[in-house]
Amino acid sequence: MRTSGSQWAEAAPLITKLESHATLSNEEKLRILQALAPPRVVSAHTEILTQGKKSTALTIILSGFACRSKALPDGHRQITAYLVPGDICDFRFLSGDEHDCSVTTMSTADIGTIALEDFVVLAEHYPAIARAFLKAAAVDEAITREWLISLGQRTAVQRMAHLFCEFFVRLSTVHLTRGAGYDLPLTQAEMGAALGLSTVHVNRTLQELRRGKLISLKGKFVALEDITRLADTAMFDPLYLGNENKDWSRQHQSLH
Amino acid sequence: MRTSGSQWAEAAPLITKLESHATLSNEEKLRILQALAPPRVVSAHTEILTQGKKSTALTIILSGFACRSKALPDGHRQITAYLVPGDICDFRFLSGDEHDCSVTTMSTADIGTIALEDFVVLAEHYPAIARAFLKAAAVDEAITREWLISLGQRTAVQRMAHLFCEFFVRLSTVHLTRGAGYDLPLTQAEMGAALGLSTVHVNRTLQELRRGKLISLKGKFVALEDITRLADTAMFDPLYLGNENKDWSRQHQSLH
DNA sequence: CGACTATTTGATAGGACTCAACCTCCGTGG
DNA sequence: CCACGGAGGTTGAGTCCTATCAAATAGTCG
Repeated sequence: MRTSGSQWAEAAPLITKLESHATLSNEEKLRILQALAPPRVVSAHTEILTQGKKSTALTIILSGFACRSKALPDGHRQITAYLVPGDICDFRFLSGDEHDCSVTTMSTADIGTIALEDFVVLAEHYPAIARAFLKAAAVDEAITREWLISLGQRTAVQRMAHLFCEFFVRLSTVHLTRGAGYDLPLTQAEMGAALGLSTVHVNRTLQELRRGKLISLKGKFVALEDITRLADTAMFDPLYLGNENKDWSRQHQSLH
Repeated sequence: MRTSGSQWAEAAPLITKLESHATLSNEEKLRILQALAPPRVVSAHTEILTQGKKSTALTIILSGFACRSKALPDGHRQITAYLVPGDICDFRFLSGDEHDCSVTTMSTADIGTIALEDFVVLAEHYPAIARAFLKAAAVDEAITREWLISLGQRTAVQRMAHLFCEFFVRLSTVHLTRGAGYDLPLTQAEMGAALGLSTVHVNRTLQELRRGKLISLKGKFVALEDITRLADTAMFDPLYLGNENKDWSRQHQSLH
């Protein structure tokens, strides 16, 4: 049907991410790959999980970007999480509940799935795998809490700066950064829906960050021009991402 | 040391809450109670879990109110969750990570604990118990997401109204409502720290809700004067709390 | 090139914050 | 018994941040 080689390539972000949470043996990695159903490619703006429905499988973003969001009766919507390659769409499969949010792609994406029963077997036989997924869930929750802090306590500039720092750390664990920057296929409206800002104000906030020489934009590429100062204005502390490395901001400081 | 009778009484909210998530046999309930270490009483404003530390046990609020919060370098703090009787303080014990938030009591409280190893045994032997805790964790997460929506998309009045609706549903599952109201031992400053509002504005928002005859306050007792209209202005939908009952707002409508 | 989507700019209004003062309630202690 | 102090609640005035509305300017893709 398909070579295991090509599947390796597609599933790399998942494995990389899980390995950042727990050490996995070759056998464990292989088992995960075997449990993974053939990925499907979906285009941007596709709903891959629907609010109110249950999942019989665990859904994983293998490439591309997606978001969890919830629409309100007044027409507004709030994005409650961004999903990057390696991320699990919803941990609700564990409790068998309906999703309380929808998950939608924001770019072309490869979507992988692991059937629930396969996952249960996997988690029972390989504690390290279970641990890795549990940690992923814990980080997922911590991110949500940190967003809550952003919306509750940070100004527009701080929120935006914080988001850029967060993306930097998250994308760097799956090797999706280039130097001190990364490709971010989000529209300003999509950022606004996550940061609780109007599109207009997102635009002005971005300008302010550029004026302050904290970031620069070339198309979809975001370059963090001064990570230290960016993290400082955002009150960003990577600890909540499960990042052990205190020197995160120095990693790419020399590259420009 | 102590009679099992008195322990029953203290642990009632926990059992009641878990039973709202899954059906538990008498044996299962008994096992939970046996696993529960003798509760300790703490006074208000006591830190019962500390940011950056790990837990070796699962901590449960048996009576009183508490909150998860995180302080920022600039002095502000954000409350990321309110904990009411029956609530588990932190689900991070599952992954063995350090807490990313602190948990502090807001009133005198009874705190129960279950040692991690006891819990693991319990969850392995009694799937219903595991399921109940998993659902509790899922609801906990859903609440956080709903708060995110509040901070991102709702006005001060809507946030406040939403919070009052949420408390009503949460407290009613542990039988802590009286008619269409409940005791809420929070200061306005504490509400502000959760809703992302200044204390002054909390005060004015409360006045507006009272002027609109949506709620009334007698000391610490909050009376929901018009639940339907309150839920309407808040865009409140109890589904995310795992509440199956669509008629939640009618339950106490006749009582005044 | 045209249709669409995304970004940018300008002007105005309003929600929420800050600062500052005052009031009310309670528990303490002289 | 009353004076005192502190915590919490209330009010007022002024400011700032962010939303809204509207329109113009890029980009992009068939």
